[in-house]
Amino acid sequence: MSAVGRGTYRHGDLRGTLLSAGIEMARDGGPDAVVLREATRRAGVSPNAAYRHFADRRALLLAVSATAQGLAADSMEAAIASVPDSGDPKNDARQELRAVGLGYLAFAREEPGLFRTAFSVPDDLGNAESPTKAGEGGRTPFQLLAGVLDHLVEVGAMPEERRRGAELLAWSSVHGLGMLMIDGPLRGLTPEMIEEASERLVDMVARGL
Amino acid sequence: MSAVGRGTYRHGDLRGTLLSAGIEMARDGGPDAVVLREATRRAGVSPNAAYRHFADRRALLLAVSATAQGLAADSMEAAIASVPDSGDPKNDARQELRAVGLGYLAFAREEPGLFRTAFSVPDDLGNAESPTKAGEGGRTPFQLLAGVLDHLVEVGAMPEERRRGAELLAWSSVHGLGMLMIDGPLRGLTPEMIEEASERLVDMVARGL
DNA sequence: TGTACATCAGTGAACGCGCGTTCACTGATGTAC
DNA sequence: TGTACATCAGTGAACGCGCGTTCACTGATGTAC
Repeated sequence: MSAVGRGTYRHGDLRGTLLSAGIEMARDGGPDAVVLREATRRAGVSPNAAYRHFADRRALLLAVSATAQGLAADSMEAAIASVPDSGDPKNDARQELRAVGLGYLAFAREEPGLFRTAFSVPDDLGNAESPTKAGEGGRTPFQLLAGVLDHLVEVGAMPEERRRGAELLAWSSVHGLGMLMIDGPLRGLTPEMIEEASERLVDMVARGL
Repeated sequence: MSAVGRGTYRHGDLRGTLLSAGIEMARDGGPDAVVLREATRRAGVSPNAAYRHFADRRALLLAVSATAQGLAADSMEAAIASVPDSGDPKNDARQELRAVGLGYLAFAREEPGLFRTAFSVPDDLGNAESPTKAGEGGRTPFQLLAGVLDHLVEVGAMPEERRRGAELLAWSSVHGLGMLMIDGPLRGLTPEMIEEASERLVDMVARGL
């Protein structure tokens, strides 16, 4: 039984524990609430112990952000899975696109802190397919979106010449609604209004793409 | 010459000076960079002097946010003004809608710190028409958007039954792109890519609304 | 198998920092008589 | 007009707080002989 096999030396799995603590803090208060000292406190460990596992606070935050993106992927994947098979491939593909957007927005609504931590932490699009950001299904939010767009093209529900860069357009729309309703001037919307706006927004995207 | 007439007692106009300092800090670092003590330092005044003019840090931040929204309105208004008169009212109205979106995105690109301060600070939609958020033209970003949507309906370029709540849909889309490219995973996009994405996004919205 | 040794995860203490906010105050100004 | 007075914008000092990060260290563990 090697040291690696049983997790980390001594503590068991301090890295994982700090990450979990970070997720909980992000859940409650977004990225700014991810505090390195607090994470060590929750892990029952001295503050500097964190530096064995993360170069600095930013490294912890990026790890938390990646994990949060994985959770967003789970929400999106669940929404896709719930789309009933209508027998009409074009319709199915469109419903999947809607589902991806609605899953993203559901995550924003249900886990605003994690949502902001996932998608408001500066990162590069080049890392959008990093496995650290994948959900249980093994795919990242970006990959899920790209997948349904590919599917739309495959079944002929979207002209191929519009495919390139379509991720950005679809993503922007749902992301904007998410941010405005969490953090911005749409904060005061009732759940019904949010629900309606979400539905109409994904419809608009499906039409406009 | 009354005390009010010449601004504030003694300092001249400490409130205005603190507000300006806040704007500069927001410009450089977004809402988190709006630091009450630093504002007083820049004004050459003791830290607690700020409390004569703002109840607390949050009050200062909200004032800065409102001012930043006014600057966003200026950018949008400039974009609307630059739309050439084509003689075709429907086309003009559509171009105005595009312009509102592009002006918003230009502001995000040119003043990312102010953009985040304007639109990422929790507020209520009920205050979206407060005069403190108006630009030089006297209208807030929300009012400008609502105006071009009304215009679209007037000239028959948009069915009336789609008008209600259309602000939210249009706003979400451009806001999302703005946030993703400033603060999120689209940070690394080149100016050309941003330009293209912006154009395509406002087209998508115009089509999808 | 038993023992000396190397490893390295976590410790304890301290650093410098800057923040928001409160207290009792001062003294230049405008004003009432 | 001259003087006493009230106002209140800004002062000076201090509060408690918590942060990220660095230092030299310790001691339980796995391992080599």
